[in-house]
Amino acid sequence: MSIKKIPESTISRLFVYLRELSELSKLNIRTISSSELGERVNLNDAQVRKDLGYFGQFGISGSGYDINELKAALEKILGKDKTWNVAVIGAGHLGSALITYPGFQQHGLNVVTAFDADVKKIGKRFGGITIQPAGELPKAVKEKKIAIGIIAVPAKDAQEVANSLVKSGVECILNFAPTVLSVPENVKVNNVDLSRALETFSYFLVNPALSGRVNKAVSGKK
Amino acid sequence: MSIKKIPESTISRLFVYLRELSELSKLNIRTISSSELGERVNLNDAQVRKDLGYFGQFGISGSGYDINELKAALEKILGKDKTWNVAVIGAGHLGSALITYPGFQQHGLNVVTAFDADVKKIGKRFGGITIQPAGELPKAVKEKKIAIGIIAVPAKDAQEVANSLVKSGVECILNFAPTVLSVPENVKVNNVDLSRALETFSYFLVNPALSGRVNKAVSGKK
DNA sequence: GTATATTTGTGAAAAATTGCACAAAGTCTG
DNA sequence: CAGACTTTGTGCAATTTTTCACAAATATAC
Repeated sequence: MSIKKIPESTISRLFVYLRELSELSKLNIRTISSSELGERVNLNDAQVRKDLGYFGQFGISGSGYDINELKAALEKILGKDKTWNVAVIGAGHLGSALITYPGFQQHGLNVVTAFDADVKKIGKRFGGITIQPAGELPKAVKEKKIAIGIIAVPAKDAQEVANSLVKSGVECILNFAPTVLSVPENVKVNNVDLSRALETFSYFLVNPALSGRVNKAVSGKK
Repeated sequence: MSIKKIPESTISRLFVYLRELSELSKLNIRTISSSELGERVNLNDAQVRKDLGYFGQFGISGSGYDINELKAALEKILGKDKTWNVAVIGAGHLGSALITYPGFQQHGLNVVTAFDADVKKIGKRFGGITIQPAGELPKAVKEKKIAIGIIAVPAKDAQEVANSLVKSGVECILNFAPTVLSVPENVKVNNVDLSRALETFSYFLVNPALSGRVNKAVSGKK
């Protein structure tokens, strides 16, 4: 294990491998080679090996990787064996949908608290979570050990919320507001623009001639 | 305009630029330089110019880019000068959030109708849209020229909804249900798993020391 | 109108990422 | 147990993407 930089795309692919390994594990398959795994997720075999190589040596020459072993290793690397507390800020339509979104639980993410600046929203309940006044955020982050903040407020308020989260010590922000947040270097922001998912519909369908000029997506991701 | 390949990341950034230009336009600012624009979206100025350079020459030496002109050019390139009619199926928390999600409008996507199978939901209104009975879907698709269907129903009902959309002639489906849809080849499906966006966080949270080894994310991407 | 400032567009350099290819390690067959 | 396969891990090459840096173009100040 060298001290080389790890591409973020490698991390994305690790999640893809993990998902595939989980499937394989259910089917009671014991081992898999990098080329078989690569084929299943549309990637080069060398890519698979190189990605894993950033984190150690998991394979056996001549026979490949033990599926359950590799799965466990990836879960550890990716933090899938842990759970995290999440706060949702903004209890409008989107925010309240996120509070009760069942998918988070499956990924070890527990929404433990939610906030809104609007007095009319405070006290409302969504699936066991009661909306708190926005001013309570810093205290709650510390008391409830919030690791991730989800911003679901209008774009114009997003930066202010981000500042508050950062000041309270949150280092991971998922931003649903369609705006660019500026945060310190140590804070990681993921932007989700729900309309982004529809963008490919408009760009690629409207410009079929140009789409041939666009480099294909590489990993399972975006 | 050369014949060079266009990185997919460039396309993503174009959407980011466009969003920023729309903001600037609202503020009645007339021109912007690549470095100013870059600063606003956390990118190198050369990156901005090179991205635009794939599609033509839009700037004026010494003064920069005319915001409205560049905005119009990007809208054309990205197919944003066209609009699409959208139907939302499922009027639960997520569905009702999507019906009123302001981001869609900005991307030329008009939610013109919404459906639910639950009799109790029918007739409810969300931002000007009245929930229709699911049975009305085929008729509405034709009458309202629906191009895109958004599935926001529980996973177990998603396939049935997809079948109905396809049968009605919809060729683009955005699926928020955490399940894999099977559809004919000519139908384009985009899956959105909201928890996917949170996945990379678990890695950073569990490996704070390693995070310095990971290359920074580039754009609003991924 | 000349000199000084900006700012674009773009080759070329640098950096990052992916793919090749092969030695080394392990497996399998008879 | 020898020889033929298989498959890993990784240095290195190829490709892709980003950044630098500078000539050319335009703007501004006086």
